[in-house]
Amino acid sequence: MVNKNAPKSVIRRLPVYLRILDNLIRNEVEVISSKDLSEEIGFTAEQIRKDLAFFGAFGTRGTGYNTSFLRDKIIEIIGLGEQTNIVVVGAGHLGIALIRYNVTKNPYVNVVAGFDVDPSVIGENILGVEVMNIARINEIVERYNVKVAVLAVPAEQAQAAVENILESGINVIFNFVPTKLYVKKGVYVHNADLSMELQSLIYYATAENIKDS
Amino acid sequence: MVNKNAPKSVIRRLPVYLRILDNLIRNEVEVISSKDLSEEIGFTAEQIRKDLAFFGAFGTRGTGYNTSFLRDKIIEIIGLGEQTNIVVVGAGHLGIALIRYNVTKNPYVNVVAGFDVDPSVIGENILGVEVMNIARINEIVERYNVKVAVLAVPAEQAQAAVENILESGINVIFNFVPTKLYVKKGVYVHNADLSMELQSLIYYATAENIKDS
DNA sequence: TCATGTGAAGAGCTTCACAGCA
DNA sequence: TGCTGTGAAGCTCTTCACATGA
Repeated sequence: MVNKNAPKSVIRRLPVYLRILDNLIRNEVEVISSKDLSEEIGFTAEQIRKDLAFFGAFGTRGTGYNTSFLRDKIIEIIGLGEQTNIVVVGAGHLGIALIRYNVTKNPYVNVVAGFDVDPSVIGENILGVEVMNIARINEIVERYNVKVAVLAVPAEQAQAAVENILESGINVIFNFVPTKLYVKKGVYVHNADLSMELQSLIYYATAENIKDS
Repeated sequence: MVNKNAPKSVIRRLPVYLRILDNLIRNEVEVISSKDLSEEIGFTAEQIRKDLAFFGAFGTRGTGYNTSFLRDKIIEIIGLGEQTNIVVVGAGHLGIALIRYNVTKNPYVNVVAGFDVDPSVIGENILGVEVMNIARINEIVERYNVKVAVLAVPAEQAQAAVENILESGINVIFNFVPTKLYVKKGVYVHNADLSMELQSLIYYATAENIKDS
């Protein structure tokens, strides 16, 4: 088991390295230095080395990093080893877009089902992903060993959906609903509040001191 | 003109305060202490006070903060004073979901148009927002004084779309495309890479040290 | 020789503890 | 008295500078 006490900031950057490495491997680049990676990504070379060094010594001095080896290490660290199964709760416009997005753009996760309470969308099929009645979440979570749920229901239904999700055994939620979710201890909620992100972005639209994210 | 050199972390939290204040005002709460706000939000009371104090002394010692006054101050600081006009570039599933999301869930921004290059979606109307040919972006940006674009096109078209956006005079981009965008200096890009966020979240699905976001 | 890996310094943000004021 | 506003301490993350090793 890998070390799970890494700084959050490092964990956020690992998928960035993963994507670049996938590209490099596709282009048959076998070795890359932290300096060259730095130019591809925009982080400093020191930061890249420090991030990777946190988990072990994956490079070769004088040479750089073997792209395939490093990719495999990062996959192992994040825990993407066997493709990860997720569910999307809420099959409205945003939920459907998120299902499509992950099916087409995210090679490391597998959406096994969508859930909703609205009979008019239950039974729909989105790129091979079936929208089911939320009542079936326990069955699906158990069958596919699902650990993560994406939440995209209307705000009024969010807390009820959370109860269903937690009861199924899932304890990591990627929340797109602009509401505070109440969860028991040990549950990890990551909020992607798009309205609030956009609002804080607007601050920079009139700022003088603009710099890259 | 308000101070624009505030820490990024503070700017990210301002919209959180704004939402809670809107709720409180709706419930006719006129005054609230940092301690009570802390319980609503989850940040510490000290942090809330420090965040607000960065921009001025908005509270009353011994009493707390006047909700309406504080809301107005935050609106002014972020720059949401007159409703902010934005455009959404890319009217695929995600783009359409983002238009709907902002129209229905974001009281402080106004989506004035969607843009695309695909004739089959040009002319569509999404909750009152028309999808136009990207060629019209300059005209719309000028007419509505647009400062921010949300980008949700296919990856292959991202850089071309960025050129159109920048030429129109917009210099803040909220990017949902999983690609590095090349922009000139002075342009602010905020990346919302949902695949990567989900991947880093998966790390926590097998971690022992789970705590709130 | 060249690029990694790493202690040390630095920067940025948060928490603490309390002075200041209604 | 009670809650804000704030210097100081503490913590986390980043940058620097260089020793280490292929």
